[in-house]
Amino acid sequence: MKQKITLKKIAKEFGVSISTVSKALKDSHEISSELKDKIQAFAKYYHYKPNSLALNLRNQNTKTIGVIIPEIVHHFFTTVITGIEKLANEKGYNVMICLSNESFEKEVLNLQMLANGVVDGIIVSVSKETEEKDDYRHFTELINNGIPLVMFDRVVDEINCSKVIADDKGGAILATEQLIHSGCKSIALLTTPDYVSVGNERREGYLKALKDNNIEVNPELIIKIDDKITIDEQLSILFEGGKAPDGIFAVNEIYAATVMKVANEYGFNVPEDIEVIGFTDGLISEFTTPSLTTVAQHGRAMGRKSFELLLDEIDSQEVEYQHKTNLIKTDLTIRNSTKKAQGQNL
Amino acid sequence: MKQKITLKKIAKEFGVSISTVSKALKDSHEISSELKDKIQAFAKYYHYKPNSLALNLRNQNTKTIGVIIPEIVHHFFTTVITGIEKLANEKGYNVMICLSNESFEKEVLNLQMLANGVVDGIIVSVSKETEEKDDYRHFTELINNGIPLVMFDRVVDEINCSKVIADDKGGAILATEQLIHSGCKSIALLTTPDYVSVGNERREGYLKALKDNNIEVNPELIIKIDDKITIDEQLSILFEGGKAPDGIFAVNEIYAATVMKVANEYGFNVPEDIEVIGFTDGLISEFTTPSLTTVAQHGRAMGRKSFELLLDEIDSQEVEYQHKTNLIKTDLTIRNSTKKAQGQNL
DNA sequence: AATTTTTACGAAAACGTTTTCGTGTTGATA
DNA sequence: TATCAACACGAAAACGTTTTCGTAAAAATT
Repeated sequence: MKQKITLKKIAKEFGVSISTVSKALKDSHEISSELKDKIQAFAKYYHYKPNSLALNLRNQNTKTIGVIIPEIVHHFFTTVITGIEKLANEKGYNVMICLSNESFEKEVLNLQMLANGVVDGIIVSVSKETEEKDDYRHFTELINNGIPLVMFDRVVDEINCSKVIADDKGGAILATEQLIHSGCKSIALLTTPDYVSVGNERREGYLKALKDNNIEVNPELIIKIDDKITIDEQLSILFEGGKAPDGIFAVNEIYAATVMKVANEYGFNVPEDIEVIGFTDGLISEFTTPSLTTVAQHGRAMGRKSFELLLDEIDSQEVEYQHKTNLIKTDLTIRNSTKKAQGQNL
Repeated sequence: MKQKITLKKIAKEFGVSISTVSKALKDSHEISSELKDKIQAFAKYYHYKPNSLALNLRNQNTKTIGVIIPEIVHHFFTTVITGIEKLANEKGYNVMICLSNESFEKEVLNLQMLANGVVDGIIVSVSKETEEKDDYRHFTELINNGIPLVMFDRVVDEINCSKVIADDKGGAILATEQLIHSGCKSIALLTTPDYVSVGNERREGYLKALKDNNIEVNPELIIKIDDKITIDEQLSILFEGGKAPDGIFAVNEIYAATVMKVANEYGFNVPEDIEVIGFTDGLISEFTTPSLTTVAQHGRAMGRKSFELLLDEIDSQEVEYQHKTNLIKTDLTIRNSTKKAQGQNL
C-alpha cells in the first residue's frame, strides 16, 4: 500500500499551515491566488482526495446505509436492492450490502459491524434462522443505540420499527381465487415451515380464499417443504395414489418450477391437467415450459419504499419517531401455467 | 436520531478522564476494580459501542472492501459475491457492494466514493458502458491513490492490477467441440457486441474450435445481440429461409434460453433438431425444457480468488506490488439441450 | 500622519478513539 | 525516616478534516 497524501503533507511541502491548505483547496478568498494555484496544482498532481473517514467523523454522518439480506442469489432480494440503490443514490446515499446467508449469527455480526458508526441507518430482511430462533435482541439493541432501522418482507412484529411488507395474504388470495375461478376443485399449497413469516401470510391467504369459496381444506394438500431435503421427493407424494390436485399454489418460484417438472414426470400436463401459480418476481418463471403464472411482488417498489421510510427517520429530528408500516400491493402476472380465465370477477 | 453515548459522556458522568474510561472498558489493570465495575456497568446499561469511524481513522484501515458489479439481478455476479463474502468474512473483512448498473458514470461515482478511505481495497467487474467508452482513467487514478484493486471477469488489459478471469476461451472451445463431436455441422454463435471483453474471448474460442475441426466460419451464423432491442426478433433470422443451424452456442443463459423458445416457435425440437449450449452459472438453465447444457463459470471460485489476491496486495509491504492474473477453469455441465456425447475425446 | 479596512494566513477546537508517558499518592522496604 | 515500588489516574498526541476566530502586515481612507 502506497502512502496517501494528506493536507498535512501538502502543508509541510509548502511550509504553510494545514488550515491554509484546506482553504486553498476549497478556493477560499482568504488565500492569495498565487498560493492557491500552487497548492491546487500540487494536490491535483498527487491526486489528493479528502479522507472521508475524517469527514464522516467530523460531520457525524456517513451518507451510507446498510442493507442486510438473507441471500443474494435470490432474484427477489436483488430487485429490492435495485430499488433501494436507485433511490438512495438519487438522494446522495451509498448502499452497503451484507449477507446473512440465513444465519442468525451472521445477521448479528453484520448488524454489529454496521451499527458502530459505519452507516446512518439499516434496512433488513430477517434471516430464516432468526425467525426460527425467535431471538430479536440484536434489533432491540440497535434501536437502543439510536440507529434507524427498517425491515422489509420478512419483518418481526415485536420490534418497533418501520416496516415494508408485500401484501402476501392478498397475493395468495388472488392466486388461489384465480385457480378456483378457473375451475380447480382440489388445490394444493406448497409452502415453507411455519416459522417463516411470509410463508404464513401466504398460507392464510390460501385458506381464506378456500373458505370464502366454500371449499373444504384438505390438510394432505398442504406441503411444508423442508429446504434441507430434496424438494422433488417431498412433492412426489402429491401425485401418488391417484388423487393428484388439479391446482397448485406455490409460495415461491423454485417450488413452482419444480412441481411442474415433477408433475410432468408423473405424466400430468400443465395447465391442462394441473394449473400452477408461483409467488415471485423471479426470472425462472419466464423460461419454464409452460411459463409460470405468478404473483408479482414488486421488489423494486419495496426497495424504494424501504429507503424512503429509512431516510424519513434519519432526517427526523423527533426524539420519539413515529414508525410506519407500508403495504406493497401484489398482483397476478398471467402466463401459461394457468388456463385462460373463464370470465367471473377477474 | 438519538444521541449516541461516547467515552467523553461516560467520563463526564463519573468525573474522570476519557483515558480512564477507555482503559476501564478494556479492563486495564491500571484502573481500580471498583471504578472499572461501575464504568463497565454504566457502559453496558447505555449500550456503549466504540465508534468505528474513529477507530478506523486511528488504525488507518477499515477492514472493509468494496465490490462494484454491473448488475445484481444477474446470477453470475451474485455467485461471485457469495464467494467473496464468504472468504472475506473468514478473514475478518466486511464487504460493501455497489452497483454500476452498466453505467460508466455510476462506476466512476462508486469508485470515488469507495476510494476516499472507506475501504481497504476494491474488487471490480467493469461495466459495459465503460468497455464501450474505453475510458479507464478512474482506475488509473485509484491505483495512483494507492488503493489495491482487483478486476474479475470483465477486466481491462491496459490497467496494471491483479485480475481473475474465467477461462472463457477454453469454455467456448469446450462447448463448441461438444457440439461438433455430437455431429453438428452448422453451429451458430449468439454473442454480445464487440466491446464486451468476455464476449470476445468466447467468440475466439468458438472460432478456434471451428478452425481446429476444419469447419468453415459462416458469418451469418454469428449473431451479435443488441440488448436495447428485443432479443426474440434478432434471433428469428436464424430460423428463416430454411437454413437453420443444427447447433447453437450462446454466450449467456438468457440468450440460450430465449433461442430455445424461439426455435420451438419455429417448430424445431431441442436437442433432436438443434442442440444448444449456454454459458453461465445461472438458475434458469435448470428449469428450462429441456434443461440447458452450459459452460459452468465457477463464480464462487472467482470470488474467492479475487478476494485472495486483493488481501495479498493489502497485506503486502512492497512499494511495487507484483500483480497477478488468475485463470479460473470452466467446464461443461451436461443437461438435456444436447444429445448424449458420441464417444470421441470427451 | 493617524486611523480604518482589507488581505492573507495561522492557531485551535471539534469529531471519538487508543496509547504512551507522566505524576501524585500510597504502602512497603532498607 | 528516607527511598522505592506499586497503584490509580490524567494529559496529550495521533488519525485527517473543517471552520471559527485571531492577528500581523499591507493598503486604503480620513
